[in-house]
Amino acid sequence: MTSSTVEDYLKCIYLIQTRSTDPISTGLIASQLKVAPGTATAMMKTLSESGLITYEPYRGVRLTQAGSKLAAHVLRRHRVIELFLVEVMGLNWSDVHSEAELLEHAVSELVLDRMDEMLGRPSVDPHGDPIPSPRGVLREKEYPSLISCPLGGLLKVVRVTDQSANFLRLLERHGIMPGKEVEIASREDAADSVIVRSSSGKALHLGFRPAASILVEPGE
Amino acid sequence: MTSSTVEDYLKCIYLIQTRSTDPISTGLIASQLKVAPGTATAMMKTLSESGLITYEPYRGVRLTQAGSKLAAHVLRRHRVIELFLVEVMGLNWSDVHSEAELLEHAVSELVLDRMDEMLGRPSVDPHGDPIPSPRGVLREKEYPSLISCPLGGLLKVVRVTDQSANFLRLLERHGIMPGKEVEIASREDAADSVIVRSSSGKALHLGFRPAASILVEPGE
DNA sequence: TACCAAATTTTGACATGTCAAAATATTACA
DNA sequence: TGTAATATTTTGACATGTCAAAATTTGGTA
Ligand SMILES: [Mn+2]
Ligand SMILES: [Mn+2]
Ligand SMILES: [Mn+2]
Ligand SMILES: [Mn+2]
Repeated sequence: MTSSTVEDYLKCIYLIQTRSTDPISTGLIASQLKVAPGTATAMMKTLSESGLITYEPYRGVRLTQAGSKLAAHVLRRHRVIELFLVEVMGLNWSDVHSEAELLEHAVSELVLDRMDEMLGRPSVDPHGDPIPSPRGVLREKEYPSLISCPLGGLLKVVRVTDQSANFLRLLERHGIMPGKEVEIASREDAADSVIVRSSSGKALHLGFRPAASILVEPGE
Repeated sequence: MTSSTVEDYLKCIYLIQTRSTDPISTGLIASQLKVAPGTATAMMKTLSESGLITYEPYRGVRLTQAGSKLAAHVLRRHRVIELFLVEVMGLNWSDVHSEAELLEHAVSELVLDRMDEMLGRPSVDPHGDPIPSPRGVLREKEYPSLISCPLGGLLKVVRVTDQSANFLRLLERHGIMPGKEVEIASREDAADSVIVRSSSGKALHLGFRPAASILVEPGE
């Protein structure tokens, strides 16, 4: 029914909509999906005619109920698959995103439910990203990041929002992953620098951009 | 690189080629893949230009080395995935064919190898179909079927070539699956009838067509 | 308020797969 | 050996996604 292309557009819009409620520009969608601006515009017309988004030319788009539900299901598949690849198949958390990007369009509801069951109905994926419920509800918790959390004391890593494979591998080498504990050794605005100490003992030097993508739970 | 459409065409040709060596008509390919005759002809030109088949108009096609290798890999993926779905995910053998038909185009070499490893490098899929090696070699064993095997004595089911879901479910209800033992209670050419007794005790009445799709190993 | 730079949409083109129906080739048989 | 039934190919059309480049709109600035 809905092509994998349409699914990717919907998922993209959904993810952007997660972070703010104003209408989303076609240009942003185009850059996220790495297509030409005109390509995104053309697709917005298609989605609009299918009742999956509302589209006001030059103003932007919003998902409808129907579009939102569909997108949430695609995202659910994506994240369950990622976790399955890590937990059951033993893949590295840095590799699963690109695998899931394809598999999310090929896995049936039956297979997805079996994965979900084998994983014990999990609520977050290997990166700490929340998994939409089978009914399509996404519960985004608010967490501080390494640049917004209070200094001093142990922090539990709960989520890493920068999914680039190289970055994830770097973090893994330093033992920085959801569930692990870290401590901020120093943080200096002017120097755009955060130094994190992980339980591995090693200190990791990060700029503010990457540091902001590591979300933590302040010490219990 | 190669689209899932091309992969399905190659796999189709490959499967037909395992049963006879003469050139394969575009009409047969079209009917197998449920596309219009002209559609298959158009694709034959594409495949031919890509060097994946040799094509003589009105005569038929043959896979080249390159095409054969590609097709064997698609078939390998298909069969490993089927077995994974049955053994690891707990799906029924009647459901996995259609699932694998999609997944075979979405699973990476990395994930496939993990599946293969978890399954202990298997040589046959849930239907007893042989799995091509990682290098693309397919070893088809010759087995007699319920209409060609000798009468009397126990027979071990080794393969079921009719993959229709309803038929497979019927067989399962009667305990007829690869690895199980059966016995031919009666076989009558003129009546187009084979009566099989399985270890479940129940007798199953089959016509010659379905009976021919059940391959067996004569009692040791 | 008029203009300009940036963003967006439109246009024209192309690639891939598909079909229905017309044209053509093959083959069986009369 | 000629013809007719059958299979195959060709033709013209369409659906989906994509791009480059031209045209248009928007919103800020002079
Ligand atoms: Mn995707
Ligand atoms: Mn993730
Ligand atoms: Mn397929
Ligand atoms: Mn099979």
